[in-house]
Amino acid sequence: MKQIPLPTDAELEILDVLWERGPSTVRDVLDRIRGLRNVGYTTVLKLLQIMLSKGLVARDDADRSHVYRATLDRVATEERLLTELADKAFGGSLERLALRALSGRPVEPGELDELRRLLSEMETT
Amino acid sequence: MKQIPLPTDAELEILDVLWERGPSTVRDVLDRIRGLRNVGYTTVLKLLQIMLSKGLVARDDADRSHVYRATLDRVATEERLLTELADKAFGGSLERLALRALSGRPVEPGELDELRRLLSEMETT
DNA sequence: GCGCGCTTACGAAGGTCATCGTAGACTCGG
DNA sequence: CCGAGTCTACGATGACCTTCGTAAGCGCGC
Repeated sequence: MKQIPLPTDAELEILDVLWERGPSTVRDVLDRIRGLRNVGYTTVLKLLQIMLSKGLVARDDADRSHVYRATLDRVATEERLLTELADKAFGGSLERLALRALSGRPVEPGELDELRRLLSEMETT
Repeated sequence: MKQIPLPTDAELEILDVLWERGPSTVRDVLDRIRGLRNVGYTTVLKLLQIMLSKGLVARDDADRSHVYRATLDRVATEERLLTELADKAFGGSLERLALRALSGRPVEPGELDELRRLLSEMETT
């Protein structure tokens, strides 16, 4: 019964703000996004309204400036996006996807440690 | 000057057939895809024509049934798709993307070996 | 008390995508 | 020779996405 659709690109950009800032008004979101690219106030407003109708965000309209918050978990959404891409381009294999993401490419030392930690965890399972 | 756009979903499905089968006619591609879902002949034809105009495929029209082949490298395309997703949802970090793809999820033993091999390579660099 | 600025709601435009219908040309078997 | 089947080309459709313009309401400050 969940069936909240995956966010589109513009929706993801907004969700990112909500995940970082927490509950925000249209103005809050706009100010953040304006730091990256130019977009109109009503564009953000409209997107948030659409996202509300899709269930991607919830709204507190007690105040005149409505406050929106993400209803989706960031990590879970990232996983769904990865699963979608794995299905479309990697025969459904998240492992093959991960290997392609890492192969032939410099990796930060910290990330390397994290990978090792993950590997150890997997081995002990 | 390359600037060949990323394939869309339907285009990727077709590219997958071309990568697997090698140069193929519309009929060839259709027969493959029909194994998975129902789609009309002209749909595949139209898509291949669009892909031709985008430079995603090349065409040999010596015979009456034109033969299409992929112009993109599979691995390079996979990398571009991953980079795109990393930009949209992982702050541009392929490492964070890879970690999310692997975390909290069973991994095939073979894949585990491959990961270890990758890790060793990275350490020696 | 009134106007300016901020807000919401909504429609619409313009683009991309996937899909299919139709038309016209070719080919091959009978 | 001709008709059925196959092929290409192309237009059109409907869905979805992003963007913005416009209208209307509200409230604060002068």
